[in-house]
Amino acid sequence: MRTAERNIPDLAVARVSAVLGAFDSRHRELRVSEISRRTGLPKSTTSRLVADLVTYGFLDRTGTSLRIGVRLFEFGELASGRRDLRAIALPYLTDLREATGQDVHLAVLAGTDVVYVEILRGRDGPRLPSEVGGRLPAHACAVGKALLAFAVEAAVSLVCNQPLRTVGPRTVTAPALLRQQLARIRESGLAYDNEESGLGVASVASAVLHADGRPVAAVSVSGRTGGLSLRSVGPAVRTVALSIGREL
Amino acid sequence: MRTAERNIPDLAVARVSAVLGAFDSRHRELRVSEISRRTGLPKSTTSRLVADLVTYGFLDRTGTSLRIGVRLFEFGELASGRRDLRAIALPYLTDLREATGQDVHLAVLAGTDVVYVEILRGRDGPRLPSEVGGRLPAHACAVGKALLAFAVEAAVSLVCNQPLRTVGPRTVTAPALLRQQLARIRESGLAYDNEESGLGVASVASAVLHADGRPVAAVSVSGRTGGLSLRSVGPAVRTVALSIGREL
DNA sequence: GGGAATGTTCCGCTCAGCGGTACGCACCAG
DNA sequence: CTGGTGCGTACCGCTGAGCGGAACATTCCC
Repeated sequence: MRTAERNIPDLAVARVSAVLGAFDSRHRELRVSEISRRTGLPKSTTSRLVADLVTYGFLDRTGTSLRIGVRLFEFGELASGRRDLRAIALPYLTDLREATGQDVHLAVLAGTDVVYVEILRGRDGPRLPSEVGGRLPAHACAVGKALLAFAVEAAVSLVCNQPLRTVGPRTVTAPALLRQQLARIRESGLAYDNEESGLGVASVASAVLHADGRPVAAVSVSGRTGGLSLRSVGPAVRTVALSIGREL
Repeated sequence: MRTAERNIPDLAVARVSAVLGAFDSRHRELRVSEISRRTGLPKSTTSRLVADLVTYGFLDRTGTSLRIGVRLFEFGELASGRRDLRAIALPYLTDLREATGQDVHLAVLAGTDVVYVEILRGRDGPRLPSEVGGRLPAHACAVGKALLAFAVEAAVSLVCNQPLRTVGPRTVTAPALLRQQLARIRESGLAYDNEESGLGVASVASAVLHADGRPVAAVSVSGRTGGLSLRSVGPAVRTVALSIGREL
């Protein structure tokens, strides 16, 4: 063992992951020392690693500031089925936004989290804090529950076998209750979120299923509680999800 | 030296870069053997490395197929000033599309290439092969020349000191001619591309400059030769580039 | 069944790269 | 000016991560 104790394993990829992982939407620009502190890696190690990452375009450096590099943006555009998914989904999502006037989301599952792939803002301008590329625990939002409902058992137990973090005033934190909700979502095809992901936010979501039954993404409509009649937009969300799934 | 001869250095980041770099828009889905072949890395090494990358979410595996993972998409969304740039530029680009009816591009410089950050398709539907996240040699397109014109000398000589690849029927391949064009672009603020990037394609571009004079991106309008009066849309492109620059 | 592809596992050797330490530089306070 | 505190980089000796050839398990096709 090279170091006394650390949370990051002695594995090249792990270190790269740690350094890149130090960046998030609240920390888009970091210096070497900050990365070192955030990751727990020694400063000299960080300095060398960062230099390598800059050489290969994973990071961009401006003076002493570091940012995620364009190269990663390029890779990101190739990610999974994103391009095809986006291309197929966009027209439907646009219709949904027009029809409801609310924020429309397209998200995929990544481990125990949900990642937003596309967001169309409602007519009244941006207000919800969600952003493209952003994460949210799957158990705490409509899209997440819609995805989990049709995911393989392994994915569900991954979520349930960890503490269900509280995100909003009414986040479901009991695994049993969550599983019960998932069963109902499987039946109805619709997942609801009433202040589970945030104060005053409500959503309806539906999973986009591949021909083989696997969920590839989920669509949702979100708005302020009260300003949105979840029950009434539900069918529209479900229709859009089915249409996208059929086109895949 | 661990291996007899290879183009990839014995450097962890280099190997990661090589494996990820094996993916491109024509090869979004690869198997271990293909990656091994494309990179020149031994199969056993590739297998282990790929497994690590999957663990950390850089790659997604479906059966034996590998794709770029969602995690890289997330990082990509944090890339450089992309989000801010996009947010500021989008309204202007939309106006430009409305006004001209042609394809509108927003691109940044990455080494000797240009990477498209945003593309708005013209009214007549998609026809040009450019895509978001895609690359094109900087010397062979309007956005590229607009960026090079205001770039530091180091960036220009990087381009000029390599063979200028022919991309379209009229690609500029003589360094001296390129430099001459760059000088004129610096004066007029407008870069033209007349079948230099592809048969029947013409564009006008203008650089978006930061307050300190550095180019951060370039805007262009592209269309079929003949279907587009470059001279007439030039001022609009320039105006939009200036407006975006002022807002940064 | 044999051949050729795929993928993973094994294991011993070795150098990539780790990180403690030292250093140079830029601030700022006293 | 001096001492303190931050930054980022360079040095260098030790060592275990991880390299890769070989062997092996599958699968597919002829």
